[in-house]
Amino acid sequence: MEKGRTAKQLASLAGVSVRTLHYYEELGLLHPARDENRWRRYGEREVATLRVVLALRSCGLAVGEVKALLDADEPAVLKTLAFHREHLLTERQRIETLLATTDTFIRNWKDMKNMTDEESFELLKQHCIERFEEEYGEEARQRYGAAAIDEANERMAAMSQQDWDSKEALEQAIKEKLSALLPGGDPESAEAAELAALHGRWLRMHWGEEAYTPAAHVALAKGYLEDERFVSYYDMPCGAGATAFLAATIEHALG
Amino acid sequence: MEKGRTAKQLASLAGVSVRTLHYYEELGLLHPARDENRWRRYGEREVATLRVVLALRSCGLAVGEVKALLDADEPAVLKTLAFHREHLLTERQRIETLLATTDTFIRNWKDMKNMTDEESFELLKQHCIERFEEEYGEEARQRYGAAAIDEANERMAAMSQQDWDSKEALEQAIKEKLSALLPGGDPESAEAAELAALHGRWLRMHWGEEAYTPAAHVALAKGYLEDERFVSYYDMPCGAGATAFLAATIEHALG
DNA sequence: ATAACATTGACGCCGCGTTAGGGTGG
DNA sequence: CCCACCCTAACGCGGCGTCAATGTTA
Repeated sequence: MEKGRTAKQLASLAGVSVRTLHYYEELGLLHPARDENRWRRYGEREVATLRVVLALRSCGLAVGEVKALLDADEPAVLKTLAFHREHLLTERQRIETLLATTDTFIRNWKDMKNMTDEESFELLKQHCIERFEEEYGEEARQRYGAAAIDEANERMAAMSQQDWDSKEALEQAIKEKLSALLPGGDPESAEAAELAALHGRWLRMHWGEEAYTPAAHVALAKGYLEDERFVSYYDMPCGAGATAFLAATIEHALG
Repeated sequence: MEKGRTAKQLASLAGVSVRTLHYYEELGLLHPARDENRWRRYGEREVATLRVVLALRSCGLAVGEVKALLDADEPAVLKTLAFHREHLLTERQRIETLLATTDTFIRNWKDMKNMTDEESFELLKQHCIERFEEEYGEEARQRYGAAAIDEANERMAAMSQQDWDSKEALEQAIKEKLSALLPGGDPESAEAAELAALHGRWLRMHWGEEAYTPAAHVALAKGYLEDERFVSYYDMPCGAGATAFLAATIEHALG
C-alpha cells in the first residue's frame, strides 16, 4: 500500500469519472505522482487542486480558463469571473430569445408553410445580428459601449428590404474600391476620398444621420486597427493593409 | 446560365455559409440538382425547404431533430416543439444556477482557498444531483411527477456527510447482495427479502419516512423495468436480469 | 491570365464517454 | 483463477469553420 489515493478513489471522492482525471492531467491541470507500476497517486496537493478546478468548473468556466486561473492572483481571477458573468448573461438572453421564437412557432405553426418573403427576411436580419454578436459583440461593446451596439442592432432590425439591399451593395462597393486602390494607391487621392465617403454613407445607415459626426467616424476607423477581427474583415477579402489604408483615407478626408 | 441558384447565391440569400448548405445536404436535409459540371443547383423547392430548416434551427432545435420534422405532420411538430420548450426551460435554469455560483465566488473568492471539507461536500452533492438530472431527469419527472423529483433533490441536498456515506454504503450493499443472489437465486427466499429490505431503507432515505409506502415501493420497482437506463443501472454492474430480479423480490416481499 | 466561383475531402474544436487491448493487486 | 482495478491509445459526438487540392466560368 503506497501513499496517496488511486484514480478511482479520488474520482469517487470528488464525484467525477476517472477519465476526467486523466483528461485534466493531459491538459496540465493535475500532476499526480506515479508509483513503481506507473499507477497514479494523488496526494493532498492534487486533491486540493482538483477541488479548486471543480469549483471553478461549477461556474461554467471552460477547462482552459480554469487552467489559466490556477496560477493567477486574486485580481486576475476576479476579472475572469466578472467577464464570465457577462458571458452567462448573454447566454441567458440567447435562451430567452430561443424561447420566444419557439413560442411563436408553437402558437401558429400553420403560418410557417405560407411564410412570406417578408417574414423570412426578418429572420435573415435576426440571423445576421446574431452572427455579429457572436463574432464581435463583446469587443464592440467594450470599445463603443453597450448602448451604441444595442441601438445599431435595433436600427438593423428596423431596416426595410431596400435598405438592406443598398447596405449590402455599399459593403460590396467599399470592398471593391478598396481592392482597386490598395496596391500602391494614395490615401490622399480624390479616389480615396470617394472611398471615405462610401464608408461614411455605410456608417450613417448603422448609426443614423443624427448620431454621425466626422470626428466619431475617424475615431471608429482608428478603433478598427486595434482589433484583429475588425482588421481581417477588410484585410482578408481586399489584401493585407486594407484596413490601415481605409483608416488613413478616412483620417485624411475628415480629420 | 442554367436554372436555379448556385451555392453562393443561395447562401447569401439565406444568410448562411456554403459549408452549411453542404452539411445540410450530407445529413439529407437538402437535395439540390446538379448541372452538367456537377455544380449544385438549388430550385424553389430547396429554397423553401431551407427556409423551414432555418426557421426551426432558430428555435434552437438540433439539425437531426429538424430533419425528423421535415416529413412530419402538424401534431408531431407541435409535440417536438413543446418538448424542446421544456428543454430550453431547463437550460435557462442551468444558466441561473451558474450565475448564482459565479456570484458567490466573486463575492468571496478568499474563502475558496480555505474551503472546508464541508463546503466542498456541498458541491459534491450538487454535482451528483446534476448528473442525475442530466441522465434521468426528464424520464423521472414524466414518470413520477416533477414535484416528487424536486423533493427528492432537496432531501439529497439536505443530507449530512453521515447520511451520504450510509446512502453510498447502502447502494454498495444492495448491488453486492444482488450480484450474489442473481445466479440461480430465488426471489422468494429469505435472502431476497433482506435485499428488498435494504432497497426499502435506501428508498426511505430519498423519499423520507412519511412519503414511503410499500405500495409505492412496488410501483417504483415496476417502473424501473420500463426505462432501459434504470434497468442498466442495476444490470450493468450486477449482470443481466438484475433489475428484473430486484423488482420480483420487492413485489413478493411487499406486494 | 486572373479572379472568383465551384467541387470533394479531411482536420479541428470541447469535454469528456466509451470501447479496445493488455497489465497488476488481493 | 477471478475480479476489480490500473494503464495507454483511440474514436465519437454537433455544427459547422477552415484549409487543401483541383476544376470551371467570365
